Amino acid sequence: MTKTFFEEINSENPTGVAFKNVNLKKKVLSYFANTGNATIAELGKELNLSVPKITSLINDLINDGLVQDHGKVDSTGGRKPNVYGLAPDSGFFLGIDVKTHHINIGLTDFQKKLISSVEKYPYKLTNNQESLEELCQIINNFISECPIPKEKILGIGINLSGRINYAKGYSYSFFHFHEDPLSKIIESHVGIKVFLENDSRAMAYGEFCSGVVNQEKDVLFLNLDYGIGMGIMINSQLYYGKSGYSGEFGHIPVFRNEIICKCGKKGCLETEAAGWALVEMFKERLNEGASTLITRENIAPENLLLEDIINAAHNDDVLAIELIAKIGEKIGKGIALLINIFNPELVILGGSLSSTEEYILLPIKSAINKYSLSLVNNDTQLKVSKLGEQAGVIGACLLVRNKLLALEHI
Amino acid sequence: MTKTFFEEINSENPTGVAFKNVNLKKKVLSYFANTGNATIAELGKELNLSVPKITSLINDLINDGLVQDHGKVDSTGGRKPNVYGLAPDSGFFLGIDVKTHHINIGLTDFQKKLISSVEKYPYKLTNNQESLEELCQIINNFISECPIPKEKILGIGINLSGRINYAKGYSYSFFHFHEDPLSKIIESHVGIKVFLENDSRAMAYGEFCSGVVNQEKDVLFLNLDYGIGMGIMINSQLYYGKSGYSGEFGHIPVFRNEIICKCGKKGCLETEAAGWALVEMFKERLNEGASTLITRENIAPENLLLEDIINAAHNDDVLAIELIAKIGEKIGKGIALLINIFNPELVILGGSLSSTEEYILLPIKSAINKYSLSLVNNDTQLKVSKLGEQAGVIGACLLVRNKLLALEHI
DNA sequence: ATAACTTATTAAATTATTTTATTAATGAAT
DNA sequence: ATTCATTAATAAAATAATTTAATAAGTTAT
Repeated sequence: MTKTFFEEINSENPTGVAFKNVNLKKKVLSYFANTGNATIAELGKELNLSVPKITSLINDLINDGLVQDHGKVDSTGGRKPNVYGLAPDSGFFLGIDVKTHHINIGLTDFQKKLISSVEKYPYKLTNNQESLEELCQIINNFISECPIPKEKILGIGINLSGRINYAKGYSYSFFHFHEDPLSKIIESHVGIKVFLENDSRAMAYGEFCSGVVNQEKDVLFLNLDYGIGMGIMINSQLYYGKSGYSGEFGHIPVFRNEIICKCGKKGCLETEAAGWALVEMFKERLNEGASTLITRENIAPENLLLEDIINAAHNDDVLAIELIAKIGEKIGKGIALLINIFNPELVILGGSLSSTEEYILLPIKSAINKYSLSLVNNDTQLKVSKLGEQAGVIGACLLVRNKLLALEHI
Repeated sequence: MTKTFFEEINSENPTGVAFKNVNLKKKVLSYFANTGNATIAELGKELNLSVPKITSLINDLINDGLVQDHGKVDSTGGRKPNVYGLAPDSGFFLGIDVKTHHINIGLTDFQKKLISSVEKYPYKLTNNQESLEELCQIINNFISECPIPKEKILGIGINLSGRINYAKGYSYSFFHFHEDPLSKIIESHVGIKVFLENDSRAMAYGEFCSGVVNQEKDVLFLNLDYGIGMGIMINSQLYYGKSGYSGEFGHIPVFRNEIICKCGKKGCLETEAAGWALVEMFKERLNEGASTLITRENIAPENLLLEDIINAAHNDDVLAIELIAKIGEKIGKGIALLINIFNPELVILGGSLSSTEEYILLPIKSAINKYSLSLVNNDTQLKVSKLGEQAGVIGACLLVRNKLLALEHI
């Protein structure tokens, strides 16, 4: 009896040929996952395999239900080829993006199409057991209300800020009060396999796979929110570092100030250039009696949210725009530093603050010109995230797909 | 007639099987290059190929003169296996490491063994035509005096500081006064294929392949000299960035000072934390009448070299040690920043300043603890370069070998 | 010494893959 | 409408690789 793909990738002692076939199938799936659909000829060229070989791999994958024949497609003349691609409904993935004051949830099919999603579901991320249980509750509710039967959901990806050990499923910044890894704990509450990921990294991956990235291979994604996170893509792969703590851009020491950062250190970039700092600066100005749209809306300074400031800026509030430009300049100096180190092809501005577009983009651009070597920064494009609020959810789903298909390191 | 390996890697339209065989041979060579010698069984396990297949690949490579049978070796019992490895004298590589005040030259065989070398050959790197011609002259002299016939030298690797476009052979910081790439110009003077590389990157690669690196895959190498350069190894591959300008660590903007850096910007790390800065600080102290070993040696402040200060420190000169600790603290803060961004497994201190060992290592370590997240910096080892002055030469040779065998991206 | 065991090498058989040839499908030109 | 040019898919043949088996070579234990 022949094994299915899933049996094959989990089998202990594969014989030489079987092992190679599994790898070839992974490559085929990976090509579909990254590029969408493809003809047999295209796959043959890409993977350096003959047409009959590709045909047999594809047929196996069709029998396993992972791949579908999507029918004929136009050609440059001559007989039309069949195109094949991932079978959209062979499985679904749930992505949960946990933010400071809300949660985004989304469900994608096998072809990374967002089937159903909830944006900005109210949730206050607090580091205690109740908050964790509330999170599980929200997930369970979403699953029970979603149009897809639970057993078709193959995995759940959860994004949290801070230090995450992706491989082991531990979170060190939130919910670290059990001996078991957090992923296992949520798994036992929900009944579906759970993978944790750092929020910025998941957003970077989402943006990389279906956002603003075209051919660029060395890409930095900045998550500008209350904190400043970064996802690093090198040679089209997410970069983790030794334990998955890479990209702690918000905590690089660049200022000589006395502000104690959330991380416990002084002088972190976040202390003056992130959403926290923006809110603090804004509050100070409010207390000094500055006039702004915020006062008209009767928001008490102690309840001021980053979102309020962003909304004010969208409505041309002068103070909001001024202060955003101020942190933009500091973020830009930080990006200049990254450009000197990475010589990246593309830097993406994401996170809630990136929705202010030109207000934050222009000061960043001028700071980059001021502080980085021109020969180097000429190489680097600067773009604003295309997926916006959805980047995290989509990235989470795609990472689960990769993990389950074992496509990580192709 | 069957083709040799070199004919095969350069052939235009390889048929499927031939193409795969070339790739397999590259993998075999790459394994030998990285790991040294190997038995057929080891290679089979590593590359997932059968014994007869490996045997035939090895036999082809032996026929091409690239691989040698090195005879029997001990086993855990049973018949002793033959080990195979790169044929040491099938070709030689010349590495030239151009420093500010001297040149290091070395010749390695195919097995990365240094056959002959000259350290600290006097040469003043100046950005003019005469300096370039002098460089070519020195290379030609070395070749004519070296024990290996010129035609056996398959390629030359030259390390220069500053921006290098490795792929195209352009140097932008030095000798950029012709339209043709610098590599072509030197090639025409010497008559052997020339590859340029950024000095810090070549040193990093040397250290990575035959220095202090064991299993670590994400490694940062710092070249602490007059300037501060960095070579980045990610997943055991040199990281270049879009055009090969990555690693400009010396020019990240971190200070609020008015010192104009060599690069034209203000506030670069180099302006206060590199050899240039150390020399300036030392001169200042000398002019203030400080007593130090340097004054005893009758070195005029205007002729003071970084080397003099390093020598003084080796001889326990208090001022030298004090000032080295001062820049060490600043370098350490920079490294803390890198650790937050990269979460590397290993940071290597190289370059001339690293020879001061503890004098620079201790302030760096304490700054790292002070300025980086402890969860992250716990992952990172800090080591001093093992190859020292030879890192650049060995790295240059190894990179030429990779380039010629097309092993770059295996 | 010899048996038992481990490992390498070689050879033969089997299986897999690629090549080549053939047939099918399609659009454009005659 | 039929033929031609082009490309795709399939089938058959040829080649290549792996697996299995057999043999040879070296170790260790009895």
